[in-house]
Amino acid sequence: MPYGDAMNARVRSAERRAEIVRAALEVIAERGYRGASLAAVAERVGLTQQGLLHYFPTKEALLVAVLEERDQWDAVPATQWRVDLLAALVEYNAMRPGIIQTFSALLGESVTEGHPAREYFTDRYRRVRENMAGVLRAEYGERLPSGLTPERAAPLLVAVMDGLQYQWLLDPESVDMPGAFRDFLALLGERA
Amino acid sequence: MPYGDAMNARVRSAERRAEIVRAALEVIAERGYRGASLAAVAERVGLTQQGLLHYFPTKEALLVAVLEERDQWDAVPATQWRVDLLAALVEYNAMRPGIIQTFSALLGESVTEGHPAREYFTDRYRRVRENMAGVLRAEYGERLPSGLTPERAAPLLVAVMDGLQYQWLLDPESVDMPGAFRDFLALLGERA
DNA sequence: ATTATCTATAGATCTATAGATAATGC
DNA sequence: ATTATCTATAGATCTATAGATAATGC
Repeated sequence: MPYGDAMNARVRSAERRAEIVRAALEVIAERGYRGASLAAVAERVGLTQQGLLHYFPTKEALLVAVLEERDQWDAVPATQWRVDLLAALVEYNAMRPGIIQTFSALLGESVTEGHPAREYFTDRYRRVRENMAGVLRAEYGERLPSGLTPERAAPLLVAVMDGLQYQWLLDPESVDMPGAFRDFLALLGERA
Repeated sequence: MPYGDAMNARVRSAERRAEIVRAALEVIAERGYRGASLAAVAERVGLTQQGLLHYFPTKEALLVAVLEERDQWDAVPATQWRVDLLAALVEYNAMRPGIIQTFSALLGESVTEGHPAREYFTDRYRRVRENMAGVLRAEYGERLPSGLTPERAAPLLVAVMDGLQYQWLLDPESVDMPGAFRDFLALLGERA
């Protein structure tokens, strides 16, 4: 009994699903969603492609699970974010190129027509901009030192994070992602 | 004679190729490179898939032509760029969502392993960062008002342009791309 | 001769369905 | 009974090659 008595079928099934989602994250990082085959994901967890479909009935269902996984990492309540934690987050991200690559690839694909992650990203970015505006408001009030409102600074903050990720993924030697991000935060904090 | 006397075979062939590249740009915008089929591109120019392969012997050759096309737009010599022209460029981009979508989709895909555009984008971004550092140096000298060197501000400038494009493509109603970019330029120009 | 285009097709995938078999858990 | 997994396979693609035919240009 490889799993021990305490682990019932429900838990084991959930673990299997989690294992599949992890494999999907990897394969998507390597090939994107369109390029990721169910067979490649299945192989990574020692299943046939058809065996995988027992857990996720369609490829899109697997993508949905991947996106839900992403949402769980943001589980820190938006109100608890602070500007200095953002710098730490970017530093942390720089140690996890795989995950960053997965979602950078998905974001890129998502702008194409009818992509199954398009709505997810549209909603997510809207939410993230709002959260970032909240973070900036908590730090600076209604005006940043530069004179920008939190609502106008938020899309810039998000853009810098994403844009730096692409540059860094393509050329990690040339791009100091955390350093550049700290530069940007300093810029936001400086008075006009 | 639908082309007139003056147009010889060489020119006609070059026009056909240009037509195919334009169609490829469109299809890539809609489905990404991996999702773009030669048949879909061919159909758009009234050819069979095999007819298209007469002009571009492989799918990758067509992608190379697409990327070369991109390079031609940057034909403005780097030394002639100025910061205020960047704002105008972003404004212009906001009127051409198709092209922006093509290259945002390609950039996203390019971070995946062995993608045929990966090297292109790595090289391109390195070059663009250098050019942008030059533009900033021409404008501000060795230090921007904030105290940043041109080399450290350049990746931020590039990141903002790219990152705003994704947000804007996903949700053009919510994101004022040119306005946000001008905000960023103002930030760069402000003293610490 | 060369160029442009087509039909036919090989060979590789890919997702998803159908249905069998083995293992697990009330 | 239900869950996990497999084999078999349908049906759609997709890229690329082979080779024919028609049109164009020295």
